[in-house]
Amino acid sequence: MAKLDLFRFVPFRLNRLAAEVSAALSSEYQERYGLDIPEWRVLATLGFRNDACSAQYISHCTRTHKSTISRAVTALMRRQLVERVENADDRREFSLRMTRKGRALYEELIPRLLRKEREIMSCLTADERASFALALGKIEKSLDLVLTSKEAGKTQAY
Amino acid sequence: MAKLDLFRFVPFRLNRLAAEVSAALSSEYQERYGLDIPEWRVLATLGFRNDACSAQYISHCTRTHKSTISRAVTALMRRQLVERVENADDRREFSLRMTRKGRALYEELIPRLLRKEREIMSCLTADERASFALALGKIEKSLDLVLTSKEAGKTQAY
DNA sequence: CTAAGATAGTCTCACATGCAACTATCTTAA
DNA sequence: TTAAGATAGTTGCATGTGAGACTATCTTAG
Repeated sequence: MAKLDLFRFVPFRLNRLAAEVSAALSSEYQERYGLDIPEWRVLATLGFRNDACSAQYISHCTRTHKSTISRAVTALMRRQLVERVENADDRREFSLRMTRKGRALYEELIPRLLRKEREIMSCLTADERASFALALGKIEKSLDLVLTSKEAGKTQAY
Repeated sequence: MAKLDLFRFVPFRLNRLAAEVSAALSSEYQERYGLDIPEWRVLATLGFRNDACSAQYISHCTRTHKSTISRAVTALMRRQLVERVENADDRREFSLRMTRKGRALYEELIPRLLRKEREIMSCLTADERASFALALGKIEKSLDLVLTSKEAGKTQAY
């Protein structure tokens, strides 16, 4: 008789854990700064690359649907956290960058989020954290969630 | 200047990974059997406990909102995969159990899902899988995602 | 016994998000 | 040069889901 213990079933555990961790973080970006996850992903991408980049690029490397990114960008522009300029080379796309105000919010938010992450991971030893990160990386890779160097090269051209 | 690499940020990675793993599994329960995630969770809970149990119990131990479970149960009853009887002791609640048809579907589905899980985790060595599971457990515990023995005891009374 | 509060389950509402159609633009091949 | 196809981004639509009100029932305190 086949049986499956939901609590030992990795897909279920990942789902639940991801939801819970998101909820724990949302107090930071949601309640405090009025950002939702897609908006936060846009800022995070723009902040990490100092360079401007296209919505397409953000959509691609965060694996978030382009319509979702589009709406997030609209909201961020309305709040003047992000601005965009038409790309002269290709007038279909826009170069996105944070405004001074957006950058200020970003600088304030990042340490809070990193602290939260540290809190959540503090139940693991340094070794355990390292193995955990390694395992995540391997699974991501096997699921093709990692940008290949070719893609990274291509996207750097944006 | 604060900076955060999204690709090293565990909350982001968990979100993305959970979404991807869910998508990989959905080909099994969704396309093949027309089940969505909440429906699958109901079946999984009923199947693991041989006993009947209440919707409340399923909601609680899968951490899924009761309205979501309610809808899932309605759908499963319509397909005659699950049946329920009013609980004589407490007429607010119902005892849920799988029908013969539901059990048959369950028996067919489980091995497929377990195989998928093995596939996904096959990129890790046995040791890595064990550490990964251990780490998940610790994080779950620190986030209070584990049923306490008291809760387990209480819920076993259902 | 009764009233107040707790609980199980359903239902309505609001909202987030994926899909797919659409516009505008770019690219490529004839 | 032009037509066909690809691509960037936006928008309307459908759907899934959480919040919270609501009904019915149970529990507990007075």
